Amino acid sequence: MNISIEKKRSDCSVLPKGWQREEVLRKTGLTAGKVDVYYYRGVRSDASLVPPIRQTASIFKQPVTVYKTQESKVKTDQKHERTGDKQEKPKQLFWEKRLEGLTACDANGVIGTTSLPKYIKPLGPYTSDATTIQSLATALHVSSQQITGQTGSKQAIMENPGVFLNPEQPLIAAVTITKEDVRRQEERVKRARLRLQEALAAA
Amino acid sequence: MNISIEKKRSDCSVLPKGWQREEVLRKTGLTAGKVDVYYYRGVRSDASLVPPIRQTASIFKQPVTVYKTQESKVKTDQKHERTGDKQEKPKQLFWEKRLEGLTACDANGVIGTTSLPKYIKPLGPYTSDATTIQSLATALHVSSQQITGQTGSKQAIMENPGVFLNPEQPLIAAVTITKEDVRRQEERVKRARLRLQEALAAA
DNA sequence: CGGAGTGCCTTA
DNA sequence: TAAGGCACTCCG
Repeated sequence: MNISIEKKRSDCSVLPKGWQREEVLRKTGLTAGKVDVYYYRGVRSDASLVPPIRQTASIFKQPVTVYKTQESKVKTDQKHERTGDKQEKPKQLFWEKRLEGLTACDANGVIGTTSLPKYIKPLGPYTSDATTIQSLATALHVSSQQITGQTGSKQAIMENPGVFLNPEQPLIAAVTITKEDVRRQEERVKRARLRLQEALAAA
Repeated sequence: MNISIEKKRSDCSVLPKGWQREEVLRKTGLTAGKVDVYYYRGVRSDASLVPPIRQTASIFKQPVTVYKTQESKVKTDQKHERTGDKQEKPKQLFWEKRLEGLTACDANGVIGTTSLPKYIKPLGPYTSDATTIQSLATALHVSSQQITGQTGSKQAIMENPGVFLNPEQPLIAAVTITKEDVRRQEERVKRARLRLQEALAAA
């Protein structure tokens, strides 16, 4: 156990929720003994991918002026201090709203929309296929869980999505992949391989 | 050509030789227009390595109290102003004297001295092998020239080293590496390799 | 962590 | 009030 503290990282009641304060002691050089203070937004360790909401890199690792209290010390909020990994990150619902009305385009104009397969059913207070696709694509990229869609009661979700919508799952009704679905997909792959083989033979 | 002078750096007759005065005008902020004065010791650009004479880093860029003349202005010595890169740095002779009597040691005491190879002959008003080795080692580390030793007349150097000693070369007589020297060294390397090979084979 | 550059307290 | 002195910020 160290007596001298070289790094100290903690939540802090005077900061917006989810932000942490880190104090780092300079150990060498002409300025040894000085303390640099950094503020981090609490980012989960599995957040290597995040939903496509713009984030500005410069909010990390910035020097910040310290305004001290009269006791010359910023008090740490013990009530909120973390004891382990139990911190639960607030999940944002309906983030897809931020992207509504936006479309991908290139020099030739808007890039055509994609339509949903029949067995993907939108669910929730959203109507457009584009939003549903964004939701599903993000879940497939980001989630470390299996993607099942919303498995709760459809009526309950529609009446009170803030409570009953599962934020870990995309805005689609529960999807069941049957053995027949798997067989059809395998069939499709086999046909595609055959056509490729024929094309190579003809060349 | 600028009318307003933002930086001015010059030699100054009231300062010790080699020191320069710089005046920097504050350009922004509440104190814009204020002038900060810095004093620098003129350090050569090639002085990334210097002989092992202790130098204190804190002599650079320190605030210094300015004692002004009665005219409230420190006069600039125009005679000594530099016109280009022609400044010649004074070379220190006999700096090895400062290290005489010092020896390296560790917890077990003094670390054994090294003896000179036969073909390295000390030269100059110095006797100890330790001083000669310091001189040679420093030259090998610091110099960007080839190390030849003192190539001038031995008698002239001994009688008037302040004039005839070449400060760019270590305090050893001129060394000639013959083809025979090269052959012997190659022989030595070959034998060492053979012994290594045998040791590996025996293992 | 260093360094340029400003803020601001102290001194006369 | 101005200049000196030095703490401090902020950027690389």
